[in-house]
Amino acid sequence: MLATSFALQPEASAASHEIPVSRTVGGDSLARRLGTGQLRTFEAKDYVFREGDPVAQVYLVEVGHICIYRTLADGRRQVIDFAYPGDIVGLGAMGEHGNNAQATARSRVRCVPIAALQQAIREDGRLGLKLCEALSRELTASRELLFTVSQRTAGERVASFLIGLSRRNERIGADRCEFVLPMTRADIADFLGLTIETVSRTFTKLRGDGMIDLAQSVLVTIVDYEGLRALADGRSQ
Amino acid sequence: MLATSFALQPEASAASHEIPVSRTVGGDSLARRLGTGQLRTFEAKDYVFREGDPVAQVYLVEVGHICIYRTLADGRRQVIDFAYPGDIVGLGAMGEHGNNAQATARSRVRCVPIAALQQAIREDGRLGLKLCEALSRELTASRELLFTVSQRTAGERVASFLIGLSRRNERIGADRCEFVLPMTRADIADFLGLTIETVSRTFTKLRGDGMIDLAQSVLVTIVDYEGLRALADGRSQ
DNA sequence: CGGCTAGTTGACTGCCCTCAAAGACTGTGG
DNA sequence: CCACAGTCTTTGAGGGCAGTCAACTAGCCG
Repeated sequence: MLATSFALQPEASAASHEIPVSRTVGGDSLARRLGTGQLRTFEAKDYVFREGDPVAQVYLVEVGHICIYRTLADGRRQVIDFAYPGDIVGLGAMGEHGNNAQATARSRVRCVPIAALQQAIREDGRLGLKLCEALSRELTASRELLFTVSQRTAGERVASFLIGLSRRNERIGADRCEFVLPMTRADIADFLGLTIETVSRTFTKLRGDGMIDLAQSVLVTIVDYEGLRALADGRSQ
Repeated sequence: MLATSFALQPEASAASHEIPVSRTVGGDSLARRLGTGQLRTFEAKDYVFREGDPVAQVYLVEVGHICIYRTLADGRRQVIDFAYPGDIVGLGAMGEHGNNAQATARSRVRCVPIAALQQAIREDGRLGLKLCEALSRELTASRELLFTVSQRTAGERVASFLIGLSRRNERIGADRCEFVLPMTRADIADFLGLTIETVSRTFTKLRGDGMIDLAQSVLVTIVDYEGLRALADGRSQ
């Protein structure tokens, strides 16, 4: 099952931010290396690491969801990524962490000492190449999000967020049209550069437009997948 | 002189987007490897590569400035980065380029076949590690820009852009308070997620507030460095 | 029930975008 | 040297999208 998530594929489309942090690290050697790490459990709202912490380990999510974010002095917050099972967290930092990683639900995580990883890379160049590719994918995702936040309207941002979640579900064999949001409106807002009110209003509007249904506030059903995708890609209207 | 730019340091502050694409690749081995590449010259507006081009080489900028950007179908554009001498362009892609790289002025660039680079990484794990670190820095820069675009006002964005340019100049030993902008207002606007009108108005306002001076539209003099930095960091008012 | 957190909805404001026009700078040709 | 075109930049007027502030609703748990 890890192998599925560890496939090496270039990213698909513009509109879906592939959501993880250092997702989808390719290669068996790396999988083996990470699979032997120490297992830890985090409750919801527990920090995996915080800004300023020294970088000591990388983390492979096995169960749950981790929210990666940065904060400014005045309280403004930017969610950089959501990490899902199969994703690796904590790669893109050196020295000390510049981000916070906080579980949004009870999560199980494998911890790999960074020193061991670096040593492994020095010994096996192929491993380093795999990591480079993983980082490249992460960079692509980050730029995709930049594009979304910078250029798109609220409706397009939320649509693109939902399509991204849908794609991820599809990939792991879950329902692509009905899923539970593992994060709060505040997390979504800070991810998309909006306010919680605007996110809420946008969900309401998407429901009114027949794009989605919301039986509960966390339970999303995509009714008009193509319409939502068109909106996400800016092909709407 | 390459060595200077190739130093390995964690990034300094939040507000300055360190501007390059795969900037500051650390390590002599990598410098040596790249220094042997074929030399090419690009005129202003020439493309180094375009979206969809197969990834064949990475490029070390020796002279000039390269603008990295993506475009959407409807013409919206996101400038991802500006590459300056010492920066490496084209690393964060696999298979085919997802970005355009276009010279904003006459530029001289060293070209290194990607296959050679990959082979070198497989043979020397340390080289892979250096590249990972370079990609990590690029990721940090990308997230910094995301933060800026997502959370900051127009004034803060432009201030943070100027502080970033100033820091870069300082690092290469140039004047940190007076410099020529090597890109157009349109490039700046698409970098910061604004319109050219807003960028222009913001420059005018910064001049009116005594933060900067503009003898010509491309010649920036930072008058109140601390004030500009406070604005960039959101510590203003 | 009361307290707490999360989410929704409404009224109003404001920042930035849009549209439009004029000014500044560059290069070309007469 | 000036005229002219083309590009880039500045400035103005007005409108819209999303933010702010505020009230209300819905769950959840003690």
